[in-house]
Amino acid sequence: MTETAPRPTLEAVAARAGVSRATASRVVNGGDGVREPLVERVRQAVEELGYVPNQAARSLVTRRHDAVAVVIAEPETRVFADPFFALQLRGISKELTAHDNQLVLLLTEGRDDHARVARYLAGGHVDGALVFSLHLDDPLPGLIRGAGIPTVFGGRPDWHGGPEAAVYVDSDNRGGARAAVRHLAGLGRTRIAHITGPLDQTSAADRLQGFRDVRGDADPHLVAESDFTPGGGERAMRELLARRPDLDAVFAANDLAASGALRVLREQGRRVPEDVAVVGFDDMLPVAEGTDPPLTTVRQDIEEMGRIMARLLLRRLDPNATDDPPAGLVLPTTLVRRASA
Amino acid sequence: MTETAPRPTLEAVAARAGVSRATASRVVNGGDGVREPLVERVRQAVEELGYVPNQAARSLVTRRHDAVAVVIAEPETRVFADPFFALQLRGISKELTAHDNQLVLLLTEGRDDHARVARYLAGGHVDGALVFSLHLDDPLPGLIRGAGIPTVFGGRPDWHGGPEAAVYVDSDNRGGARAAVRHLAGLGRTRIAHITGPLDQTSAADRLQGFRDVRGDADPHLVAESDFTPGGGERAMRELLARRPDLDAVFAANDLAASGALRVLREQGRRVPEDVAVVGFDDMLPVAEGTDPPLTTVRQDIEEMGRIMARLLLRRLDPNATDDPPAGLVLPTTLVRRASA
DNA sequence: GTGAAAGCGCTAACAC
DNA sequence: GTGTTAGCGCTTTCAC
Repeated sequence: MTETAPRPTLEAVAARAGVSRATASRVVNGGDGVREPLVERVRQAVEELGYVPNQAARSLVTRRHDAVAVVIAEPETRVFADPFFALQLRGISKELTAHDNQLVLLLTEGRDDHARVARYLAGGHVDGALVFSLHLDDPLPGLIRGAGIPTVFGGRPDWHGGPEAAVYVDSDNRGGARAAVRHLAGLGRTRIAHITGPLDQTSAADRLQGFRDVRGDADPHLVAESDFTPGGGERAMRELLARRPDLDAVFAANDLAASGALRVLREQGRRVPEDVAVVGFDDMLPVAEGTDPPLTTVRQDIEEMGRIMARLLLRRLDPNATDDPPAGLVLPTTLVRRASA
Repeated sequence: MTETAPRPTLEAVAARAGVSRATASRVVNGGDGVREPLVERVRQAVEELGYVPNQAARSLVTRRHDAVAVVIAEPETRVFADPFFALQLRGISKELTAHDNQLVLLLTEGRDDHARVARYLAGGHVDGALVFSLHLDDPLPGLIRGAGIPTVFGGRPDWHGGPEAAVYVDSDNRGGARAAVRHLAGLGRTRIAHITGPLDQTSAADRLQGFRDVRGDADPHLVAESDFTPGGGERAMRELLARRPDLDAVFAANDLAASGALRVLREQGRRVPEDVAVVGFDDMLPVAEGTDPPLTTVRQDIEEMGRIMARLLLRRLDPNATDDPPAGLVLPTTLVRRASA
């Protein structure tokens, strides 16, 4: 193993600068209330010694960690099928880094991990948590609330327990879906079908709700349940075509499913958008741009969502924050027009 | 803010169990050399109090953190274009979790972040690092070695500095490429083209090398440089078709580029695989399965690669590891046959 | 086998 | 302003 060169302590810095440990500490932590010449001397000592504060020692007394956990539940599902997750993390990371916080990643793989995560969060290793819980009946959110640690959820969690205030950030799935369907209707389409996502996820449920907001009177045969995958999109499309050969538009709950639908439409000789107009959701590049024809879709800014989650958490963590942060935040979506509708 | 309920300390546990702090500590850390009845009493006290060790206090004395940093350089590039990254992380996470280590994620966004990461790693916050450095001239690997912290690289790093032993895990890019090209040749194809990835990444460079191993004598016009994206694959394909309209096979450096190539071939009325056979690389689902026709491709087990990286690092970190861990590990790839070749 | 005691490196009162 | 001092909660010799 690497020879552990004994790292310099604050003591050493203080000695070299000819000041007390307390003064050295003050300088290291911003230097307020220390006279300029001393500040300079300490800075120099830090420089020369290559001093880096021992975070463990610091945390021990401050009880802060400047670290935030990011909990991603059940990554075997959609999270890994698309860059969603990566973009989200990137936004989070940027924001945390800007505020000198570390990102501790906790991936869970089913129930066994729940206890582990709960213990970790309750264990006071991090100051707060960012949690992605995608499923309606996920016990994780409840466990985490039990851990009593400031938390912001990604995506609207489903509270069986009633309307307790959960802080979360979500895309306007419902509104986006409405915009998609209205766009299709505006094109003069009258037999608009919907390929849903897995309905145990709030995002998919909300998109279906948005579809119903506009087409509440639609023939139930125009809705096919699916799973956010290309294969699932294919199956759903075949099903819809069998049930309603006269359909003239499809709103798929995400781009991946839309790409599957597109393939089936082409295979069955339907022209897109002439015979059947198609709209997706996510604007997940490169899928949306890569389909044939390129996909009209509902765009959500995933990276921004991550950034906002982090910002929200950091604000709740800040002891001298003045204003009450919002409890829930729903980010707008926008319709991106390409060739498919 | 959450009301910080004062967490029980070891002291409290010891008191409740009627033992000394030292004994309580022994039990909490495995309980070797403590008599059974005492062990039991301490365990019970821990249970009743809901005691969780304070990691900061522990690190302060042990100088271990049970935490590993994962550094991903420049995620704006390909890393975010595909689930590569997510799968890798999943493998790493599983392995670290199994050994009670935390995963601290460090995403870097260009040179500015390098110093930050180097400082962090040198700062003794983590026991080791897993580093993904994709670019040939990336200064990060050098900086990290300077930090003097045990490190395992993901993907073969490029050492300007000569053959110092860098520990890394990589896929057999070169061998995989050879297999792909040989497969094409075995199909009787004689005018095999190659769409490269960005050649400043070792993976892309190695795949090109593999292509050349088999077709060293190929017309240079049969190689088009590209960038691992569908759009790039399209451009490269057009270029190749313009230069060598008689080509009868294409080996694309990844599945995304292959999907772009496929689109252009279809658009230009070439049948796949009859007129032009196509092979990709990665076996990145759902891309590879989702193309039309589904892609024959070279599979690499990304998640396993992550897991092995973590395992290797953990072994280097283990003070009572007996055997010398290997310095470099190249994981095999396998050809997956689908319809495109 | 168990306990007493000495710190790990740092911050935050509190004096001066 | 600056220094002195008392811990933060834990592990680990070292006696017993």
